[in-house]
Amino acid sequence: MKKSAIRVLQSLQQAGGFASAQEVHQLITGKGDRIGLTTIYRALQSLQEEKLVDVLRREDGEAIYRLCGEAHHHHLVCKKCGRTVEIYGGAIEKWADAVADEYSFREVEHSADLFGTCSQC
Amino acid sequence: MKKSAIRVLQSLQQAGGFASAQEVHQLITGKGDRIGLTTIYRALQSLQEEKLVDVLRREDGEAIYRLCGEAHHHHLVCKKCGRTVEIYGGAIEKWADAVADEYSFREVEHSADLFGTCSQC
DNA sequence: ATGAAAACGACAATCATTTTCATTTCTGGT
DNA sequence: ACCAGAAATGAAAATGATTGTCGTTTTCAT
Repeated sequence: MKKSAIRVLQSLQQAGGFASAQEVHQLITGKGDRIGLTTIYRALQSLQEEKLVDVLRREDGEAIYRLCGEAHHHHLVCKKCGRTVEIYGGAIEKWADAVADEYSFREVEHSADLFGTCSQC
Repeated sequence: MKKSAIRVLQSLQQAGGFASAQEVHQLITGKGDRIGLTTIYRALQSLQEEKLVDVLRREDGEAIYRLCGEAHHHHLVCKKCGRTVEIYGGAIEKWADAVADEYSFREVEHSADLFGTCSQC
């Protein structure tokens, strides 16, 4: 395992959830360590191939990464102020599994996010 | 409805499934009609806002669009061959409502899509 | 016909990501 | 320690999708 990959893994752990390549880069350089953005991208690709990180896409198409096995969650986002609540667990996992089973899909992942107006707005 | 939007809708109908902005452009210009790529993008954005087309992302992040029915639904997409199943109704609406209620959010919308490997891949 | 507003599209700008390539760091063998 | 070759690094350029700009064209009500 390359040492750059290890640094990226540690950043993802620190981030605690999803992070884009740029965010990982800022997390590392923000501590004073020096690393190139190119290296981040290469490390993330290796980690993907080794199945140590998952990749998903934001709505704008930007790739976001997270440690595999980390409890994933969903988001409840206020359309006006941007306040975000993380939602863990719940019925949606069962729903996803049931649907996957019904249509004989394997290795099914899901993304689900809620958008509304929060109580303060 | 703008006439460019209509031409884009017809192309999507002709495509029969998902198509990227570039593919829509080729479908139209390939018939000899002239239209700018910029106009395609704008038309697709309008159609999205009017909820006449769905948008998803290919694995490389490119946006792909498709005609969608009136009814609110979700997608089960095969990561390998792109085959898509539309999922109607189900537990997820209740889940969304319950979560919204728990955090006192109003006017909550949701998006939820499943990605996996279909039985033929 | 005419003038305002909307739509159009060529081109440039932006942004994430990949490629290139010169430089630096690691490696094993002597 | 020394040295050559391999691997890793990162700055800069290239790429490709998408968006912004702005001058031109079309639409449409009067």
